[in-house]
Parts: sequence; structure tokens; C-alpha cells
Amino acid sequence: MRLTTKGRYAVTAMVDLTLHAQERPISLADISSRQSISLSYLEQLFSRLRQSGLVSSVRGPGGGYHLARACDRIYVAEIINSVNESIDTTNCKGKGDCQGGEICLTHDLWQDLSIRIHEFLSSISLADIVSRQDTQQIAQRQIDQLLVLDDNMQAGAC
Amino acid sequence: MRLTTKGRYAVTAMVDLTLHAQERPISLADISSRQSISLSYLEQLFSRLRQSGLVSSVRGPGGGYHLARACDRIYVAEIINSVNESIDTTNCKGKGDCQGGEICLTHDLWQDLSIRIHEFLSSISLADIVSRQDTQQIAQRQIDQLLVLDDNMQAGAC
DNA sequence: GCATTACTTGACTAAAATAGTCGGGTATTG
DNA sequence: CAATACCCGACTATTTTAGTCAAGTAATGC
Repeated sequence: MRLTTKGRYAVTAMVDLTLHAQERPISLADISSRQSISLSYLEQLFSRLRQSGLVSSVRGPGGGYHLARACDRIYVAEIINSVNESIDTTNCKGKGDCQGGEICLTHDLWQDLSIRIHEFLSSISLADIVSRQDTQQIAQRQIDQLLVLDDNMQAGAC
Repeated sequence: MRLTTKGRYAVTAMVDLTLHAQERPISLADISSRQSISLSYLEQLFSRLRQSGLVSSVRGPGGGYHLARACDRIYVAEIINSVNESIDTTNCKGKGDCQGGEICLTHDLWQDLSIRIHEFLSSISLADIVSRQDTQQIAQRQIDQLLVLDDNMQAGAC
């Protein structure tokens, strides 16, 4: 099982996209500055999110990304899966050939765990995350911090 | 979050220990041959299991390892924790300083997931795993395969 | 008492994955 | 036609995994 920065970044970026969803697409540069994720890394992640049909892109000036579906129909499990291979915790990827072609002693345990994790992450949509009060507050903080940064830049305080 | 071969091996070895629990301690060499886990690697894992108080050891000929507690009071979560740092899925280890000292947009999601996984793995004891019919069957197969192997060795069929 | 068994410890290592960077593209807009 | 912003592939440092190897120490039984 893998659940690392890659998957967390992808979900965070998608939540950011949901929060700032408008007519206009959102550029990766915007997400990068709000979420402190490297632009190059975001490009890598969004390449896979696009291939999985979770976002759609618009090229050229004023371009960026949209959610491909309504935010209440995009689930965390899909995002993780898209960038992070799988959330399977078995050694044999569910095939049951964990010990030299045969099933290992703890196969069923890991399979049960995988199902639980998948159920949980499949039950949470982007809309669910965005509607939490905490999320709203954190998002507001991120915007405020960027404004302060912009002011400093304009004041030549670099 | 980490859930890899290391944690799986540790749980598998502990289940093996439970299945073959007797008066006499079980040697790592026995577990190694039944579960196809390298002896040196098992030594590394059991060093940590012993330090965590999950097993007790007996040195010398006829020595080996015992479960330190009854098998219905040793939980999978403890075993994973012992060898595998933690099952925390947040980036900040629950501290909430994920984005430059402040909380990140998806912290609560990962914290919720961590709690779910921990609840699940804490609810399953070694006794639970051993009592499953599948486990019993697999254990019997492992013993049979070793006997066949021994016969071949004695017949000089190396 | 000494050979054998089996735990104990620490250092070392090859391979893989992570977490990126870098350098070029291409499409679109004004 | 210049700027913006997506697109794509190759590259790389670091970390982790999944072990190996060597040198012990403790206990048993002949």
C-alpha cells in the first residue's frame, strides 16, 4: 500500500480546484502558490488526473484546469487511484499467489483492510471536504497569506 | 503511511507463532521455512517485536520465541506499529503543521482515515485470524509441503 | 567442558520508490 | 508574434525497503 505525499498532493490540489471553481479554468501556477506544491510536480500529477478523466484542461493564456464532473461525484478514492497506483494492501495485488503461487497466511486480513480503506475513501467526495467548516477557514487563510505576500512584493520588501 | 512487506511479514510470523504455540518455544528457523521468510530478516523483525513486549525469547538449543501474552490480547495494530513505525496517513504525523507551520487543506481527511485504519487493525487479534477456517487450511498446507520437502531431502533428490 | 543450537546486535548493500527538477515542446489568446 | 500555460519525457538525489553478513552471547546436553 502506498499513501504518500503524491496522493495527498493530488487530493489537496483537487480540493483547491473545487474551492476556486468558476467559469474560468484555474492555472496550476495558482494552485502551486496557494498549496505550496511545486509547479513541475503538479504538472506531473495533473497529467494523470486528466488521463483518468477527473479534470479537463484548457490551453493557452487564461487556460488551466476544470473539474471534469460535479464535485459531489468525484471521490477521494478515484484521485488516489489516479496518481498512486492503488490502495491495495495485499502483497500479491489481490491475486492470492503471495507465497510461491499459493495464498499466504494473512492474505485475507490485508484484503479485508483494503476493502475497508476503499469503502472509506469512496464514501468521501470533494463536495464533502469542501463543505467542512475547517476547510473553508484554511482556504481563507491561504488567500489572506497570498495577499500579504503580494503587498510585500509591491512594497519592494524583497 | 507505510504498509509493506515488513509489516505483513511481522503479522504472518506472529500468526505462525500462534498456530504452533506449545510448551516449547518456536525457533525462527521453523517460521522461516514454513512462511518463506529469510531467517536474517526475521531476526531483525523479532528484535523489535521483543522490544515492544509482544514476544519473549528463550536462548540456547531448543530455544525460540513465545507470545508474550494470550493470543486474544495481541492485536494486529500493535504488531504493525512495532516494526513499521506507524499507520498514520497524515504528512505531519498528526501535528497539524503540514503547510509551513499551519494546517494543510486535507489534514482532517487523512486524520480520519488514520483513525479508521487504526480502529480496524486494533479490532483484530491473533486469535481472530487463527480461528478462521481459511487460516487453518493454509497452515495445514504449509506443514504438508514441508514434509514432502523433507522426504525428498532424505531420498537424496536434491 | 565443549560442541551445538539459537537468539542478539550492528553494519552493510542492492534495488526500488519517492519527490521532485529540467528542458524542451505545443496550443491559444490578444 | 509574443506571452501564457498546458504537455511530455528524461533525468536525479534522497529515502526506504528488503534484505545479507559477520561477530558475538547464552543455554543445553552429551
